[in-house]
Amino acid sequence: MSHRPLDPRKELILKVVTDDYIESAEPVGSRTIARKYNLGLSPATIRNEMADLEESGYLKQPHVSAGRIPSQQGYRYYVDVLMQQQTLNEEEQGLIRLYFEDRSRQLDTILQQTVKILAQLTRYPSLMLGPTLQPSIFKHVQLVPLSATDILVLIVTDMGIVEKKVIAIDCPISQANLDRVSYILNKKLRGRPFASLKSSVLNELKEEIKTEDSSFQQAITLLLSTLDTRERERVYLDGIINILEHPEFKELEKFKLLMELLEEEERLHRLLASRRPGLRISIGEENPEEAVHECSIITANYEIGGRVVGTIGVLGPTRMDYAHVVSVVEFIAQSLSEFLSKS
Amino acid sequence: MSHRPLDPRKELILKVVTDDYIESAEPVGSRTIARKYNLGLSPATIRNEMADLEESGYLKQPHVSAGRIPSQQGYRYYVDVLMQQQTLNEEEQGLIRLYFEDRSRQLDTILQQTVKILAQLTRYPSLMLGPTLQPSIFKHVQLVPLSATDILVLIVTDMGIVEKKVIAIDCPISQANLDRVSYILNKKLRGRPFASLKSSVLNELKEEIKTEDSSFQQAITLLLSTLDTRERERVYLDGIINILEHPEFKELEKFKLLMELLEEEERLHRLLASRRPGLRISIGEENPEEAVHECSIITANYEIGGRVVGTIGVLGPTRMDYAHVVSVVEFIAQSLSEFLSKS
DNA sequence: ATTAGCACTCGCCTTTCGGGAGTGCTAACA
DNA sequence: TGTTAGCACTCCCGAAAGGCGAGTGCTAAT
Repeated sequence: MSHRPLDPRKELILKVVTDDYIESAEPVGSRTIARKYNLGLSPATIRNEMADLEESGYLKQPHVSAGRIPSQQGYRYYVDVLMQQQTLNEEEQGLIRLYFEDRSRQLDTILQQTVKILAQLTRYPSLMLGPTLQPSIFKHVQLVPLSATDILVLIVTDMGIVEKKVIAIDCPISQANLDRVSYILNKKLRGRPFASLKSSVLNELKEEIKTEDSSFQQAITLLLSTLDTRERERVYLDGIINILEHPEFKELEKFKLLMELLEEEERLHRLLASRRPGLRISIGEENPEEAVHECSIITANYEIGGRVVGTIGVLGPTRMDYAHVVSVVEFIAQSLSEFLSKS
Repeated sequence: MSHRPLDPRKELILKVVTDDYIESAEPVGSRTIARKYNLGLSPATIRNEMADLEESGYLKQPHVSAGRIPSQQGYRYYVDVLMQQQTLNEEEQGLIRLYFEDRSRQLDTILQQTVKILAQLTRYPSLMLGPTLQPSIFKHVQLVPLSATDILVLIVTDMGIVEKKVIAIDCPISQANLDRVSYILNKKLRGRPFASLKSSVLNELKEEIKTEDSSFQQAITLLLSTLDTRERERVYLDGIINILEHPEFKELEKFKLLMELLEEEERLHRLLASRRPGLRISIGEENPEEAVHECSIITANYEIGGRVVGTIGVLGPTRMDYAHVVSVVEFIAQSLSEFLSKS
């Protein structure tokens, strides 16, 4: 990600072209630049520089007699070097603060609404990967018999996340035994981080119950086997319509391709889960997923008590308002982390 | 919904026009009809009949020199009188049966996948209103302390639906007291249908705890107050992209209007919740929601053990393949009901 | 009552064409 | 040597024009 630096004037022009194109969605020509951003340069000079920038791969032309637009490499340089850090204005900050001030305490709802507010502020589709169990602390397990053959297993984490799972058993287990299983599991597991469950603790447990009767053993073994097979985290999504505001998606086909992705939670999950931690900007074909080869994705992580638990971000055309989106995503990730950590 | 009957030949023509338009999405003219469906009538005769049908409001013309298309009233007559009952072909039935054969036992997943399969078979966006609590049976309540001030309340129904709610309390309640509250509530409520909870039982409970100490009373009162304030049922949705296959949504504006609706769970909930029970077909402006004034909606209910608990259906342009969709929706609602009831 | 014939309408597709924005090149200039 | 004015050229885009075709309503004949 290191760039050989461009000479300052070229940088300036690349920046101006990118800024203007991001705002106007129209290829930008030398004349426009000279007039609009009086840089003390004539259109001809600018043309020369642009020709150079095109040759070295930072700009491109949709067709020969049009202005220039940034190439993927151009955006990359812009994002890494040229883009001006931006801070949210009062209004935006206020909105977010207000939102996190007090809210329904349902984790689910909070997450859904957070994505919604992100979409609102950025005007791009926004997504979030729900919190992983891994860094959470085991709080409670409860077994509820639903019928003769089905038992509902509830697992509660310190964050109030509830995992549920129905398991089928061959022969009925008495209520008393169920209670004892619950009791033992709780005693053993409460307060432990989930990450530590797989290995040692579970083996210990298995040892301990060697002396118990077989129906009891069956119950607990079954349970243990479900503890670590967890469904994938939920993906939250909002603001899809925003994408339609942008001319790059006027052709239905382009939009359809994206929509197909957005409707498949599994693909979204894969996309988000593959992101490296920290604030990430991936542009166009840098993305692994083909459907977003003409899009950029900006994500950040959110944490609970200092432990990274999830990812939140925004999806838009490569011609995206990077500076603004970065500031919003960062601020929201930050706010969400604080909110989740203080409870 | 009663119609003054049309004379048989007019009916025939209305039916043919509607069938053809549903299939082709093009206004259908007299020539086409005469040629394609040899009814033993000349184009001229058909023209006369169509003119009559237009005058009485069953057909309309997009513009003067185009063929005819059904009006809303025309569709209504078609649906109520002319449409031929259809049964699913083997392949479709097989697919559905296979799907309900065995599946992850997670209720959530089942419902989500059911909508998905409905969308796949109909090629329209499909939606479902998640099961109501009302007709379910109370199975278990569990209180889990998350922190000094927050308690997680879990309520489990006989269907394995888990309602969760975090409630904040002013002063800590001892674990022992929490357990006692759980115990009392479970003893009192287990086996009761939710519908009966609001009134008498809760009052009884309040009476019973008059003698307890105040922290205990506080806990239980708080709890009772949350029991009947339930969040709205979840809305499941799949297959939005399907809508783009249809020419009536080529103009982005039309699509956007719909998309806005589909992204707002609350509006969807309202839309689905307002449906009267049974198999319902509502056409165009018969729908209360403005965004679907050029759409039709077909819904049916699904049940658990004979109790209606939810709604499942399909949304499409008024030019919708009613006969096919009706058969699919009915069959899936039926299958889902059986599936949910047998466990 | 039905139908053949005919004149007429009108959306839609294709083609044409001019304007405008932008370019690269060349030559002059500081 | 870098900058700039001038100019010829390219090519997209939108408007206008025109022809085709599908369909209609009406009239007159069967």
